[in-house]
Parts: sequence; structure tokens; C-alpha cells
Amino acid sequence: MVILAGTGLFDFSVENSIMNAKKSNFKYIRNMLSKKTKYGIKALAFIAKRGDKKPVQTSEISKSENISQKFLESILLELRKSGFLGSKKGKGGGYYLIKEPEDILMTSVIRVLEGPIAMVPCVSLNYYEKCDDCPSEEACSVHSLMIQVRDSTLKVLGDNTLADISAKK
Amino acid sequence: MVILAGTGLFDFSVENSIMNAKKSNFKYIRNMLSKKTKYGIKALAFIAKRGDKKPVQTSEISKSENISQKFLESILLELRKSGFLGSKKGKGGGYYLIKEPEDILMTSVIRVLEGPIAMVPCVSLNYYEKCDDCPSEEACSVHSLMIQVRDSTLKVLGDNTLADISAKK
DNA sequence: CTATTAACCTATCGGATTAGTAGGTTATAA
DNA sequence: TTATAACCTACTAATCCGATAGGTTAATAG
Repeated sequence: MVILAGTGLFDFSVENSIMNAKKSNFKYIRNMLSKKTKYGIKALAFIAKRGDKKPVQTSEISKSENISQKFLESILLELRKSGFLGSKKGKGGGYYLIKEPEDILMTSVIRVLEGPIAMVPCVSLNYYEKCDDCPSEEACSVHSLMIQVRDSTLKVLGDNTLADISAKK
Repeated sequence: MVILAGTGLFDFSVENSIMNAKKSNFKYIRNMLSKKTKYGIKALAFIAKRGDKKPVQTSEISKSENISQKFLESILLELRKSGFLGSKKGKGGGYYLIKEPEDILMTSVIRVLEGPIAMVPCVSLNYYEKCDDCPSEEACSVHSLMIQVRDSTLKVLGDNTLADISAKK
């Protein structure tokens, strides 16, 4: 549990009334981490927890993690094609890790499943795109802010490996 | 310009080939910062740069920042209703800041325009929602990772005020 | 008093994406 | 040869984004 009280980060008494008024009928729209990515990470962690290199079947992960099997199939397939997993067909088949969990960074997993990590294309390292509306990125008030967000997110995701997040608790 | 070489954060030589193969026809989908929020921040910065308290018209911001005027109208209206802006109708009317730029945190602006800052509902402070699939958040491999991302993002957005991002360069 | 201005309000819409579902084919092991 | 599990292709309902259209209300200038 992370203790955040007193840090000053979450003191927004001024707009709390607005938040509360809105909260009641506010659906969580901004799913920045898609279910696809979430399921993919969970599946990788599930396989990593096994320790051995024996293939794990999609059906087992699907049941254990409450994920639609067909949907999960497509995700694991993508992870195989991206070089994270190996596969074996037929009875006793399934998916297994190719690299060690310690060598799998969360940045690379998320980049493959979700796409860019940056919140806006104009600060993306791997998927850069210029903004239509901005004549100058230097003068853009959003640009430098989003660079800071990107870097802090990259730091966290780059510091975490599959081994870290699949450690048994 | 931020120098990141040698930090180890962006070394993904293993999957670089995958990235490149995918990059060509990859549209930037994951727009975590909507245009609405982006335009809203730009507009606030535009008004803040004025310094005085004279109302700024939507049309002026629209032209200067290349934003659809009608779309911008709805955004500024929302910012007024959220307590960031005041307004004045008729000739010489427009929008003006109610608080000092130094007192407007980017967290609060983004929360109002975009919604939650967390990437997943289950780690959101203001818009918490339990996951359907997770029996236990403690055991969830994604949960703790997303808490770290949330906190680092909150740190950045909480450290930046409107004054910071609208500083003339 | 009237015209102009600019905020304010309501409704609608095309395109894109997400999270699947359906129904099959191929390769491997017992 | 049969069961198994990965692999492949196509489709869909629901949802959201980024607008656009067309008006109403309130304040100011002349």
C-alpha cells in the first residue's frame, strides 16, 4: 500500500464539489490501458509464475483469469508473433516464455499490445506524428508537459520487468 | 531537449524490427489526451499569457490556435461551469481567468476535461471502479504497476501549474 | 430603442475503435 | 486415426470522438 496523505498531490478541495456532482453518472471512459493489453500482461504473468518451460494452454489461463478464451487466443497469438512467446500445437501444447521474465520490460509489452506510451503523438518516441494544429512544438504549452508525463511513465514501465509484476505475494 | 541516451530506458533493440515493421501502417490510436483536453489547455494558456483580466473572445483563440470555433465554444463553456473561467456576454465580452495561473494545477484541469488520470478504473482515486475479472486486487499483476504509473503521472501534473506551461519562451 | 456582438444551448452525425463472437483450418501427440 | 490446441478470417454491436448546424439569451454601442 502506498501512503500518499500529506504529499499535497491529491488535495483538490476547490473542485471536489464538481467532481462529486459529476462522479455519480460518470462512466470510466478513458481506458488508456485496453482490455487487450491488460489481459496480455495478466497472461504473461500467469505463464511466468509457472517457472518451468512447460506450455500453458489458453483455456487454463482463460478460466483462471476470467478472460474470454477466443479473445485471449488472439492476444497470445500476437504475443507469439511479437517474439515474447513460443507455442506448441496439439495435446500438451500451449504457450511458453521465450525470454526470462527478468528480461521482459513492461515498456516493450505495452508498446506491442497497446501501441505508443506517450499521451499524444507529437511526443511519442516510436510513433511520432506532428500535430495538425501546432505551427511550433516549442511554443506549444501542451508539448513540454506531455514530454514530462511520457518520461515519468517510461521510467516506471522501464523499471518494471515481467519478473517484478509476477512476483508471488 | 531532453537527453535520454544511455539511460537504458529506450533500448529495445530486440523488438525494434517488430516496431519498424508495424510502424509504417500504424495510426496513432491511443490518444490518451483527447483533442478536447488539449484544446482546453491551449486555450487556458492563451488566456493566461494575456496577463490582464480583460475577456478574451473564443473567435480569437480559435483563429490563433487553429481550433474549430464551435468545438472550442463548448470547451470554454465547460471550463466556465467548472470554475476555471468567468465569462462576459456581448461586445467586448469573452472569457477570463478566475484564479491566478499559479493556483491552477494541471491535474485539476485534466480531471475536469478528460476525466480520470489513472490508466485503469481500479487504480483511480476520483473515479474508482472495481474490475469485473479481478477477484483480488492484491493478486493482480497489473494493479500495482498501474498504481506506480498513476503516481508518477500525478506527480508531474501536480507539479505543473497553468503559469508553468504558459510561460513565454 | 435598436442593432450588433458573443456567449450559451440543443441536437445530430460520420468515422473509428473496442471487445468481443462465430466458424472454421492446421499441426501435433496419444 | 482421433483428439487436442494453436492458428486464421470475417463479422458485429456498442461506444466514443470531434466535430457541425442552427438557434437563443444577454450585454454593449450608437
